[in-house]
Amino acid sequence: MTGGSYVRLEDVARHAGVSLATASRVLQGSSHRGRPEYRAKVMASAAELGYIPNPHARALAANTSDTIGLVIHDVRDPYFALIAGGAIDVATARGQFVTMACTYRDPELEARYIANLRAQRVRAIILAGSAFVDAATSKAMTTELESYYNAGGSVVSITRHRLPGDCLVVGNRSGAADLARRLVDLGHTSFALLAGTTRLVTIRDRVAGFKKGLAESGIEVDPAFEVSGTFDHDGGLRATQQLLASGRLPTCIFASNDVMALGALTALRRAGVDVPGEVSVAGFGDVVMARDFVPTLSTVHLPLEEMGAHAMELALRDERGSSPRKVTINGEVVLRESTGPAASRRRR
Amino acid sequence: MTGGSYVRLEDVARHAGVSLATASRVLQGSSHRGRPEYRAKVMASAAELGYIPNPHARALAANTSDTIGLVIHDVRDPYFALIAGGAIDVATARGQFVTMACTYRDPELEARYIANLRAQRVRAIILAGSAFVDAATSKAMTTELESYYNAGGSVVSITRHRLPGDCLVVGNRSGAADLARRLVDLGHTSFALLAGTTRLVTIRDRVAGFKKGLAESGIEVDPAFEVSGTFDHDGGLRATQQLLASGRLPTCIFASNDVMALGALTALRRAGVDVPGEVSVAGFGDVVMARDFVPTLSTVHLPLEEMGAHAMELALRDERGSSPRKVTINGEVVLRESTGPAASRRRR
DNA sequence: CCAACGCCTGAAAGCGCTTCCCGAATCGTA
DNA sequence: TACGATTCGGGAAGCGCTTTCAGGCGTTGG
Repeated sequence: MTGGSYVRLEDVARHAGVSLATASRVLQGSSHRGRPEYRAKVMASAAELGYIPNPHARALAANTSDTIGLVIHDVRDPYFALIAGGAIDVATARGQFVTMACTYRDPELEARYIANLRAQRVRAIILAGSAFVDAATSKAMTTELESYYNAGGSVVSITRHRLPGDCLVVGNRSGAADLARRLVDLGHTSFALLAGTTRLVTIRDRVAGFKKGLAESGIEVDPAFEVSGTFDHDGGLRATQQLLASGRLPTCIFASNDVMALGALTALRRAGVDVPGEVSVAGFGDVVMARDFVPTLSTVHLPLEEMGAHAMELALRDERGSSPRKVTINGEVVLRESTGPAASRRRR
Repeated sequence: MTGGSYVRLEDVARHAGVSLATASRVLQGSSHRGRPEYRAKVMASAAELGYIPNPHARALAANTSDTIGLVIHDVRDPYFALIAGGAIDVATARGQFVTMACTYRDPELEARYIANLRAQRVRAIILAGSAFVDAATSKAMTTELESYYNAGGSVVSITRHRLPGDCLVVGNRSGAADLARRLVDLGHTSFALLAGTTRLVTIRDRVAGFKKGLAESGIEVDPAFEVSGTFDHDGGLRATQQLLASGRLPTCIFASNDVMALGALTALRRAGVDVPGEVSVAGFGDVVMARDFVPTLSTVHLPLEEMGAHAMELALRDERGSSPRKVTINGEVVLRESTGPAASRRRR
């Protein structure tokens, strides 16, 4: 980036026959209303010369920028890809830029990255991804974020309580409880739980909600049926194989996210267990593949893309909300092919 | 972003008892080697005060920035999510920022975005996503990119020929031809092609390569077996249903990408057609779900994440290559459960 | 022992934009 | 018509950093 000539504001001003200050005021649009003929002239000149302001100069002078920081767990994970997609689209439509990082839930990496975003004077920071149950882990990151927030920056977090700024929280507890009720209605009485890491608040909530839903009907989960594993396809697969190896199967398996549920489905299929004839399977999240798998997966639908878009809209509000708002997004149970009436025990 | 106090270079300099210029030179590291005691003092002061340079001031003065522009088709598409993931990780590791946009193959949006990236003086632009066969469509975008390139910026494109700068090109033709040969070896003689949009260079190449591979064994594709559809799961599903409705099935279906192949698998499963017993199915790309589906999908593996990482590395080379380099990435055929020996015609 | 030569350092001039401040112009009203 | 109240435009001072330009000092060679 050495050469290259750029049209500067000064060029526009001269071309329009006004001062630099006036040109600047006109182009920022905002509330300024100068002499209409000046406005017109400046706009015309800018268009004619193909003027694009130097964002760095602007940022330096005004101490703000037109970029938003997006910090997520991992783009490769469809859950976050959807959120990011929704957020990015809104930003692009509003002429804002998005700088994105994947932090893989590493609190230290998060902290460093946030510090950099602050130095960049980003307009807002959007943070997606559940925190660890152990709040102390993310102390450094929280501090960093607070100092950004206190300096006037907007913060919007998704699924992450206790952070400054606005927050979109997913009704994990209630969604899972709803799902449990629906499954109980189908006649299920014995359940397995594939929990993934219980260190994540999100997962803990889903599990707790599910248990609560069952408890309303007096159903408890056999501890032997609570299997944990990694939070991905493979985790679901292995956990289910473990279940299969134990020789005893529940009538229904709840995985704390869709990808794990898909893994469970695969394991069952390979073992020749009929779904939903013998065992029903349900997940949480409604990631794209849930609809495309065979059998299609019953799950709790989360409007991930809309959540990303909503987060970006909150982030871009002109004025930072006087009082931080907390929006709860409730999932909706969607029963598809992977669940069915409980097979009567005798018949097996 | 109003309040907030930041440590400036001046503070560091004063604290270290040197001039601003010296502090600047030390902190940029680079080749400068001043008096060692000064170096040490400055470094220590910077660390002690928690100095983070203002990237905008730096960008303004030096006319470069520490950010890379990443322009992709769509984050939600796992193919691009993987590329983006690989690229972002490399950038983060090197202390660079990534600003990302999804342009949905809209050439006009691409052009606008690239112009903005240029104005931002990004260090490099990485562009992923096949172009349309019709080159004229992306004229504006190409022009914009050229003017960026000529101004000294680095450009790395993935799967996109004829653009200035370096290019990672996927061996679509050869990969598809390899796949075809392997399928022929399995005894298949009648093939269906689910092509998706043939307006994309990538797809056109895959189809052409596949046909070439078949032709080597004197096999041609029955025109009735060339079905096109949208480039996604649903497209593969519908195309296959169309095939099923026609009453005649090939022994093998090749979909020009994995998601379509997964759609085909779903359609066949629903219709009760055994895979690979009656029909074999293969895709292209080896997106994560290909390995996790039931049956697991035979496909051409593309090292997408590595491609993203590689692209970023090219983009971050200190000096822009004197002559733009073109790296060809060859896919590797992976036969999994969705393909098998051709069922003998008689036996059906 | 002195001149010529390097290497460092610090002062200062921008990079392109925003915004404060003040004089000029405009408007309303008596 | 004239005067104060407003509004608007232009000059100029930065925003925080890089980099040029001299000048200072320590070396080396004659």
